[in-house]
Amino acid sequence: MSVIRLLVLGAVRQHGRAHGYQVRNDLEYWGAHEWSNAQPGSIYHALKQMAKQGLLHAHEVAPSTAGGPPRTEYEITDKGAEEYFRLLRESLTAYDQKPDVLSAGLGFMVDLSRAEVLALLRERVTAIETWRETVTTSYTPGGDPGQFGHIGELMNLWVHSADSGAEWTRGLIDRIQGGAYVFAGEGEPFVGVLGEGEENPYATGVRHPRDDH
Amino acid sequence: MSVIRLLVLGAVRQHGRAHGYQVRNDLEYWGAHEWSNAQPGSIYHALKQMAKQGLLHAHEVAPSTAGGPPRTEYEITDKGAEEYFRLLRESLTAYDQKPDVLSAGLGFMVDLSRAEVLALLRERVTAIETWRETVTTSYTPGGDPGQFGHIGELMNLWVHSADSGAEWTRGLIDRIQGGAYVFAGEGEPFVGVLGEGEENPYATGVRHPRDDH
DNA sequence: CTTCGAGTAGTCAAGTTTGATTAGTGGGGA
DNA sequence: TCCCCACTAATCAAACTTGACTACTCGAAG
Repeated sequence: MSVIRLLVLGAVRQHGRAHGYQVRNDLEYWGAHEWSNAQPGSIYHALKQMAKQGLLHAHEVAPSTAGGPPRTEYEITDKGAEEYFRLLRESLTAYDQKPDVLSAGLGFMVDLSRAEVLALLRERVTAIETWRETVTTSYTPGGDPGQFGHIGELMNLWVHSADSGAEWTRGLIDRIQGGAYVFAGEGEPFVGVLGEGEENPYATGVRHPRDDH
Repeated sequence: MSVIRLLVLGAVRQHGRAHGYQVRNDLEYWGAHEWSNAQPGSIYHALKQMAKQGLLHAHEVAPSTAGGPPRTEYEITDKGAEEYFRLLRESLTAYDQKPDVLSAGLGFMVDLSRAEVLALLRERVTAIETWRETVTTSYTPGGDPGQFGHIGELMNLWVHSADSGAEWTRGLIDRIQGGAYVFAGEGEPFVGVLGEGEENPYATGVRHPRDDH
C-alpha cells in the first residue's frame, strides 16, 4: 500500500476539485513531506497515474490564473472514492510497522463514522496482538531464547514496538469513545485543507530529523 | 539512507566473498524481506550499483555449481568497508522513524566495539529527546494544544513513538553495559550467515502482516 | 522602466523498487 | 527413458521516487 495514493485521493476529495499544486500545498500543510514520501514528483505522478486508472477525472484547464504553466484540475470518481475508503480502512486496521500509513489514516479518520473508526482500531489492536504472538512463538521454537545472540534484540525491538503501538491505539480508542473529535455525520467537520489563496502557516514548520541527511 | 546497501554490504563482508544468491539467502535468513525492502531485484541492483561505484569488487565466475546462470562473486573493497561502517554508525545513531534502518543496524552492531556502540546509542537517545522537544514546542506555538482537532493525534502518535523508542534504546544500553553479547575484539563472534550448502531454517518462517497485502 | 525575488505550477532524467519471468540442473516417479 | 517439479541464480519491464529544473506572473526596489 502506497501512502501517497491515500494522501492524494484524500486531498482531492476534500477539495471537491483540485489541481496538483493545491494538493501539494495541502500535503505540506499537513507536514506530510516530513513523515512520508510526498515529494512534488510523486504527487504529480500519482495524480496522472490515478487519472489513467479511472480513480480521478482530469479536467484540462486554461492557463493558470496566477502564473506558471496551465494547470490540470482533478475530481475524484466513484471508483476513486471507493479506493480511498478501502485504503483508509486498511491504513487504520493493518499493522505493518510503517508509521507513515497510520499517520495518513489518522488525518482522514474523520471521513468515517465514529463507530466504524472504533471498530477498525479495535481490529488493529487485535492484529498487533496476533502478530506479537506469532513472532514470539516462531522465534523461540525450541524454547531457548538465548540461542540467537544479539539477533534476539531484533525480536525484542519488534515486540516492544508492537506493544507500544497497541498501547497507543488503546489510548486513542478511549479518547474517541469519550467523545473527542467530530466524525462523519456528526455536524460541521474540522477543515483540514487550505482554501484558495489562504496562506500556509506551516510552510517552513517543524524540522524533522530526516531533513539532516 | 537506503537500508538495502547496509544489508548487502554487511552480508558480503561477513562472507568475505559472496554471490548474489548467497546474499539473498542471508537476508531471508535474517528475515529482512519481512521488515525491509529486500526483494531479489533490489539486492542484485544494489550489488551492481555498488560494484560500479567501487564499493564492491566483482569477480566474473564460471557457470554455477548448482544450476542456474553463471554467478558473479563480490568482495568488499576498502572503500566499501568504509561506507559500511559509516552506514552502520548512522543507523544506530539517527532517529528517522524508519524501523528497518535500526533493525539492520542492530543486526550488525557487533562489528563495532562495545564502547562505540554504547556511545552511538546514547547519541541516539539524545537525538530522540531533541526531536521530541522540537515537535512539541513547534506544534503548540500559541499555547493551545486543542486547536488542531483530530490532527493533534498525529503529533500525539509521533511523540508516543519517540518516547517508546527512547525507552527501548535505554534498555538496550543497559543490557550491553551489563555485558551482553560479544562485540568486535572480544573473541569468537556470533555467526550470522549461512554457510555454503547450509539449509535455511527460516525460509518460510514468521508470517508478517505485510504479507497479507 | 527594468531587474530581482517570491510565488505558482508542473516536467523531467536518473535512479530505485517490484515481483514476475527466464533459464539451467538434478532427482523422482511412471 | 522421459517428463515434471523443485531448486538455484539472475534478469527485466513497469512502476515509483527523487529533487533539480523550467517557465511564467506579479510586485517592489533601484
